[in-house]
Amino acid sequence: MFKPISNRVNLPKVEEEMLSFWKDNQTFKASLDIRRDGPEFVFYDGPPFATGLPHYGHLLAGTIKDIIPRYQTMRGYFVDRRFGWDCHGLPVECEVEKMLEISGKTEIEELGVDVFNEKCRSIVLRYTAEWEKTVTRMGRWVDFERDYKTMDPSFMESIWWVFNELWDKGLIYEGRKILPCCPRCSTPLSNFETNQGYMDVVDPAVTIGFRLDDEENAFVLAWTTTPWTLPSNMALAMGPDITYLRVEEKDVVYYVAKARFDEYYKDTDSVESITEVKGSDLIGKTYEPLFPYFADLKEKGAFRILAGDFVTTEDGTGTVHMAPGFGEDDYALCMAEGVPVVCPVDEEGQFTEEVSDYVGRKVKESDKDIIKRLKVEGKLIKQATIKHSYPHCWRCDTALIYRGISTWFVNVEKVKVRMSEVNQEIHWMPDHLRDGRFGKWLEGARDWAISRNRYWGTPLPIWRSEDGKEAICVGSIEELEKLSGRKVADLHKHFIDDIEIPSQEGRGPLRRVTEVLDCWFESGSMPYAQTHYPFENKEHFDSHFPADFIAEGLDQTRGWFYTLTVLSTALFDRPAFKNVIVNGLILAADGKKMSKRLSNYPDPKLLIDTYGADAIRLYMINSAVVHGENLRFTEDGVKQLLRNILIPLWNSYSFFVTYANIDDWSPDKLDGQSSNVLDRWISSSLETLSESVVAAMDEYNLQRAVRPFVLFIDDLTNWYIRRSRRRFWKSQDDDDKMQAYQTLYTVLLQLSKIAAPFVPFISEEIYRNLRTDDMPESVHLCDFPMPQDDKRDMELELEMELVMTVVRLGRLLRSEHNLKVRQPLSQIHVISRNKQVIERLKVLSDIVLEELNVKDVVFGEDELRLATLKGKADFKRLGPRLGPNVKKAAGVIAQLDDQALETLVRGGEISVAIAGDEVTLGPADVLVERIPHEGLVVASEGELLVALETELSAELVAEGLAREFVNKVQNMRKSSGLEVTQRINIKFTGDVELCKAISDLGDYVKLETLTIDCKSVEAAPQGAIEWDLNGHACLISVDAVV
RNA sequence: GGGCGUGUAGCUCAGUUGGUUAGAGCGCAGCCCUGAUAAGGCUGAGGUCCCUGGUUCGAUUCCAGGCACGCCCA
Repeated sequence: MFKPISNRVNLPKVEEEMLSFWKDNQTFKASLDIRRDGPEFVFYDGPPFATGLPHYGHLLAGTIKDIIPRYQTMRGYFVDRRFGWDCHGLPVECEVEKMLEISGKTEIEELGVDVFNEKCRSIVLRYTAEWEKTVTRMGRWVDFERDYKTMDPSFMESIWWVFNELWDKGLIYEGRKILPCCPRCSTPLSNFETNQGYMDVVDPAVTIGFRLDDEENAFVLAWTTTPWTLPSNMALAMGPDITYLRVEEKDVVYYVAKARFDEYYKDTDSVESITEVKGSDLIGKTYEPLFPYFADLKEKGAFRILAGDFVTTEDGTGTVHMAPGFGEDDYALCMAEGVPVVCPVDEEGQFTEEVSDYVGRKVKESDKDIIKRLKVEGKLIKQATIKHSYPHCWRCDTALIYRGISTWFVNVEKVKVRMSEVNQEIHWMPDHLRDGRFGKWLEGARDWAISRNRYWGTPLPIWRSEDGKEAICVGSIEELEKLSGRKVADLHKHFIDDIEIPSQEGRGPLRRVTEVLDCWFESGSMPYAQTHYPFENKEHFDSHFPADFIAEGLDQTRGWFYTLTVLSTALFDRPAFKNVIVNGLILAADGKKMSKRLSNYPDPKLLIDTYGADAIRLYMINSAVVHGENLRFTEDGVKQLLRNILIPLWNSYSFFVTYANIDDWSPDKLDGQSSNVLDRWISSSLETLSESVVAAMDEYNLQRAVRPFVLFIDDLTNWYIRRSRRRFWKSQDDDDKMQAYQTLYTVLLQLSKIAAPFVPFISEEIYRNLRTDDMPESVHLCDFPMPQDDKRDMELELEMELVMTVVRLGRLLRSEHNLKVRQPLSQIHVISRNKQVIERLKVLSDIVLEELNVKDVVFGEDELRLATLKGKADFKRLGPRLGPNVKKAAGVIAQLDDQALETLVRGGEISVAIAGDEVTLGPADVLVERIPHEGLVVASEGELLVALETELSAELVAEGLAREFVNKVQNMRKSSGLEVTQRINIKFTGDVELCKAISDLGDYVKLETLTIDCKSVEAAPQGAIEWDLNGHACLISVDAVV
């Protein structure tokens, strides 16, 4: 006896039951244990930040990260799955700043780095419980107990090892990076933060004349909105291809871009002559420094005109003032050209001693004085203001300044080529990412800035002397202890910043540089750090690197995929993963990004509780989002999927259980293979399903893996079960019935296994109810059903397809000619020239008879009786052979007469004249269509012709009535809530013809409706319902037999 | 501005190693079936396969150039 199943399915409730079952029985652990001795399939999990709650993107990635490991487990592999948490970094720090209502470097240091960091530590895991709940509810099996955290001392120590390896390979260097900084918070900001704070402001826009050295009283005009950077001017940049004008006035010469001339000369009275000059002719000239502060740098290459490809003539003068300490383009160009870089501004945005006249003053506030001074000195050409969008600190609204910050870099340029080569070994899904977005990103990779002037992160393990001439990179806790003579328990900043290392060269104590590492460096180190390599688990690591599989979103091309690749290439000259599934973005139903503010998407929890995790999983997986495309997530889509796949699947299961229980069927009655064609057909189809799924899964193509389920479920419910229903209903326990049970049982059981990785809940429910005691207690402990050739019968699958076609054509005819299926017809003609087609159909003709409700099927070959033939050229064959003449040939073929076509159809050859040439055409060169004769009830598809005999004999009419009658009684049984097995008595009224029909076919009526007594009465019985049976009025009442 | 991707029915999307007749689901209209029925089936209407050029006997498919949208970078 199987557990009885309601056909009113509540999937979320079923899922909750499965969750408790898994929890109570530790099924996940068991699924690992049974494979522990098997080969390993290595999975790396990318760590999320737990500062927010999981959203649809996480549910999707989590689902992909669940399906592949479940599948591989069933394929016999041991798949360890450790969850990871990204703990460090700015999001956490910002959160804490908000909580403590402080902001920026000064306030954090006033508070104490130790207090601040411990606060970070205390909140970073605060949502992990919610995460675990949601991830688990979605059906993902992942180990939360052995999770890794990027803030664990062991994790951080491995990061030091990674860093030290890079250091030893000479891949770490210190440089400068121009970053937006808030002078008030004295903190550099990330791109993300900067983007939040753009505001429209009015700034000064001044034009300055730079006096050229080699021409008397000649000035190049340059333009800036940040006058405070002028003392730090080191060069000018012009466009080599831009045309400039040499404008001669009375006793002075100005150079300005031709395109900007009008802006500067509203009237040209003062102009004496104008000459055009190419930018390239001006490049290389030197000029007089504006300010004396760095004048001595002229010898070192400063104060030159450089060629800059970023120079435009959209605004300004067509010449850009270069302050390499304060602009990214400026910095890059000056570095490349060997121009010295100065940055005379401190963290608080104040001038340093070098700029003696303004020392200690905030740069922005010095603008006015600088302008005034330039005016006095005659260097200011034009003073204006400009309204533009400029970034401000999102915390305190202070205008940001761009400023060079000392930064540590990984020299990615050095390993770039190998990274691209190593990338070739990775199997990407979708594959275009390999040489597309990711490949291109690698080709253009720049050195990676890995240090952050922040607090909550893994500190850079560099200790150096005050003069900067002696530096040590520390690679482990033990090394630090040895070098410093101090015990070290925690590697966070506030534990180690006061540790000093004595100099080997007598330079005084070495102190740690202040920065911490970019948290991307930490997640990229995850393959090593999660197992504390190389301090522990050395052998384990060797056999677990690289990963067989990872999966994340498209945004990780420049994130995790990239950092993993940089580090694994630099360290081991290998990729860090072999296969990767990259998912696209999940958009709201309106095609926009999901946004809390717009609330344009349904709450995930609500959706799970309404439709269940399986439906959401399958909905997402059955879309292009599993290969990097966007998905418009709609609740309706989830509903559809439920309707199209999961409910039919459940109905099949419920059907089986209901009848198996009625008949007391149990799996111990399993006995060999069935001889029934339907059974053999569905069993064969199941093998085909398994083959398609395995093929798609081995390519990591999840969408392709899901698609065949839709077809199979349709075959199962709308053909196999519908066709087989009577076999389950009939009262005697014959072999055929046993075989039906046995087949449906086996199919459902196997299907639950094939579906298990995708829809782990519903498949578990089905499996658990169907399994016998000698089977594993969970579907997820089973082996994946690999396709078995001996159970496949391709011939039979083809035959069934033909039958389906005939039935479809038959139904089309009935529909076109208004002949309802309940009305039996005498004959159907199935005509095909192709003997094999006829032979195949003969095998299954019973199905045709029943489906179409006809008494007899007549096969024949004489298609000309029903249709005319029409020839059509097979371009695919004739094109290559005939080339340009193919069109003429098509014309000739379309005109072929019946006789010629007959010859071809019989397999003969004909010869025709095409463009003066004799061409021989074989059967394969011409496609023959059958055009049914007008006025006949005939339909055609391919080589098949189907015709219906529509004349009704008295017997057929009577039978049609009886079937109408049965149908109405069945409806009444159902609507009055009678049990399926309940016996009844029928009373009815009707005309003579109707009574005779029911009486003549009484046995049939009684058998179909489980009726003991069916009699006609004179007057309408109590509670009778009136029906119209093919134009015969009728009152029927139904009573349960007690 | 550059890179990558996408553009197919009213909507959401398959597909096309180049072959004249391009599919599914939803929605719409009509019909049918039904003891797995909170279902299901069939039929119909609905398409310049983004545009323009090229290659080819033949292009929705390949190539080039545009346009639109998305993501990433600058």
